[in-house]
Amino acid sequence: MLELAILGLLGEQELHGYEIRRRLRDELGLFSNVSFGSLYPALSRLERSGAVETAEESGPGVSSAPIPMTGSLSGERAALRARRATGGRGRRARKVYRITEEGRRQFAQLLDNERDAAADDARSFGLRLAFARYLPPHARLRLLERRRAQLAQRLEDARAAAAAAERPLDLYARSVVEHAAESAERDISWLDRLIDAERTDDLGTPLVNMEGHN
Amino acid sequence: MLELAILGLLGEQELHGYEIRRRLRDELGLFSNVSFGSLYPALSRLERSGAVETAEESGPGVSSAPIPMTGSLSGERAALRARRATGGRGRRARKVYRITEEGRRQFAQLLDNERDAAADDARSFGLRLAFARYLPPHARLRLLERRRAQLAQRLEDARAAAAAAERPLDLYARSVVEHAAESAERDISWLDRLIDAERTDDLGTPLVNMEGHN
DNA sequence: GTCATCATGTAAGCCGTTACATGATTGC
DNA sequence: GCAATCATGTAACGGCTTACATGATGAC
Repeated sequence: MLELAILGLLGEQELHGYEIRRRLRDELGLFSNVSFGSLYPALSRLERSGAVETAEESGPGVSSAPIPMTGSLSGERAALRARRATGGRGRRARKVYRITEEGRRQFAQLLDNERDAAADDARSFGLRLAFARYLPPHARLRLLERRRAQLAQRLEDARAAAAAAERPLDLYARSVVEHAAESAERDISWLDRLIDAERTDDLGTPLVNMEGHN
Repeated sequence: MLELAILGLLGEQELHGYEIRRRLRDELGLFSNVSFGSLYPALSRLERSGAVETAEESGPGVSSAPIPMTGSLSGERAALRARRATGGRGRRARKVYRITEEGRRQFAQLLDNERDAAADDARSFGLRLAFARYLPPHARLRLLERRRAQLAQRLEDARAAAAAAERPLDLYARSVVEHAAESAERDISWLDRLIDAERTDDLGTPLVNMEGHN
């Protein structure tokens, strides 16, 4: 899931780890606070699997200033050089990640993976919907409808359970349960609006904009 | 967290594992689908730590029919005996769990634990609120107000981030973000109602009903 | 006969967290 | 001189999931 989110962000532009975290938190609200302890290892895995490439802080337009590797540098020297790479002053050198074609393939696969997408999980759904523009229209619709069905099912089950309960819940538990039910109802009508929009859109613009590269 | 939920349910009545799962899922909607792979080990841990005691399927009124342990029984025989314990017919023998005084102590501690309760997590909050009747009024208020502050903060941050963004999100991402913001707003006003009720209640009935045993 | 439900458990693994380690720059 | 922010990483651990193992009963 984290890897899906990372690849999704990198699909639009290259970013360094720290910034990926910021966007996930501030802009998308997904993964409200991914820890570095999971983010950096995830980036390493993606690099190892060929989904992303790194460049050592490529300033805009100066992406290919080759820094000759003179063999074994001591840690101190490497750090110094890295510091220089940022432009001479400021922060520690960033490692900028760029998605590869292989990465886009992996992303598409993760995004539309039946297994994961079927998970009855708000976070997974939110993440997938946030990147739904990369999904072909039918998959998008499927995503929305599946989520709707899950919520409707849960609502129905909750009502059946409440009706069958031998004794009622106390004030607080009831408040939690009822609020959850109301939220689910609102989510369902939100989904209905999205599904509607999806369907009318489909008629107007068949199979357009399936590539989301900027 | 699971242990908190289990102890909360057992605080009202004794239950067996399968039933605990059912209630969590159907009645409270919390832990939408706890797996047995985490439920049963949790129950074992609680038993080891003295928070719960087990009784082998005590039918109503026939709780103390002692089954003499004749030493080493083969698996088959043990199973047969276990089957008998249910009343002669029907399902496999249940292991009924009952909370102990030590368990109530642990529960109170878990429920009001600063560290865990501060977690900015909807599930944790929902769980705690569902069992808020076991909390002293001031702790209850603190729980509600902390959650309110967290949501308000997140909303504010999201707005600031949206305003500062260099380029706007696409249709789908925007939909996710906006829906999340609306949900947060509704959650906040729900919390406001609860906080209000808490405050007016406090004036009317000071320090009543702090024990929730049925 | 075989599927769903009730009932309990173990083993392996995933996905994340916290805590630790390091280090520069900017602002108070 | 100290805290906050930017920036990257490792190590240990936690908590939950899936898959596996077992077995009875009742309904179709």
